[in-house]
Amino acid sequence: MHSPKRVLFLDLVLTLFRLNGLLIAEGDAMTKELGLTHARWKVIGAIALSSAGLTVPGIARVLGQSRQAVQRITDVMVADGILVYTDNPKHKRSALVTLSEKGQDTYSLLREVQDPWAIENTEDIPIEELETTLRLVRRLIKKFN
Amino acid sequence: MHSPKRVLFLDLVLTLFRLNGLLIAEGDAMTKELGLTHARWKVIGAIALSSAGLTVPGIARVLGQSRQAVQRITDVMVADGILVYTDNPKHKRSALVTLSEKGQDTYSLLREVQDPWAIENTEDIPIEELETTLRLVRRLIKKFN
DNA sequence: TCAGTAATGACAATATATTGACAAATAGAT
DNA sequence: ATCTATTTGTCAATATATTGTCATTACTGA
Repeated sequence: MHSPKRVLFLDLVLTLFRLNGLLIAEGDAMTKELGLTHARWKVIGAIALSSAGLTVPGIARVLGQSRQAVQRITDVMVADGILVYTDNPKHKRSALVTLSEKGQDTYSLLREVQDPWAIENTEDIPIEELETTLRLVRRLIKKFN
Repeated sequence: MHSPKRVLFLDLVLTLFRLNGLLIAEGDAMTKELGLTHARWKVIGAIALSSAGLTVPGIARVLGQSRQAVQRITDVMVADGILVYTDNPKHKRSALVTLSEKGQDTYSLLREVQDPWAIENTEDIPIEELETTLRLVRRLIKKFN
């Protein structure tokens, strides 16, 4: 029978929408004093977690958003001196987006609130479950790419 | 050591943002011919999956969004004849949002594409993993409520 | 190499969502 | 029953995101 799995999956999808909204609210509350919004800390987080450099469309792919939306916010953040467009050896026009010094300071402040938050919220969750979930989410992402 | 769990969690959060975006894109592609947008099919889905009746703020909670955003879209959908505001015995002003006949037809059409999609995307995923993930997501939601 | 395809920056229009505020309704505590 | 805190509908302002389009750049395969 397919039925239980189907319902389970649709339920999961709806639940993920909810968690998505709550995570954004959490992040906004957490970064309020830093002058960040979710549009901003998402970009900072994506850059910080990427080992290689990221372009605007690259950030958009990581965040599951349109590149235009990311372009808009990175332009503002560059104007604010948090991000810098740097030369991309692999592409003539598509610059790499990196943190300025000010941006790195902001990221440090972000981590001061984010790290305790992450630790606190995973205290009672077995690492195996986190791994299973991350693996499943990645698997779904691969399907939808 | 907290470190691996912390990184795992932050990675998961970012990955969830991405999946969220991809799921919305999937749903939009899937419902294009039905004249739906993600703002709309999310509301329909929330109502359909709820056993008890839902008010506008109730839908907003299920979807992890602001009640104003949901109010806006339900107003439009009522004007379009897809939803109906019905009396709420438990609240004088806050009406229950239900599917009209036309709305139920739309939901039937939605399920015709959504069900195969759900089945197809879970066929290679063990039910235990889906359950673990759903449980973890729910657990996180509870923390952030 | 070269032709076709995909990715990118830029701009515009539109859709969607958040935030803030206020009065009315409700829920909870005492 | 009354008081207080919360929830809700409504309106407005603003922020964020999508969609469509076009020229330019990059990639891929024959």
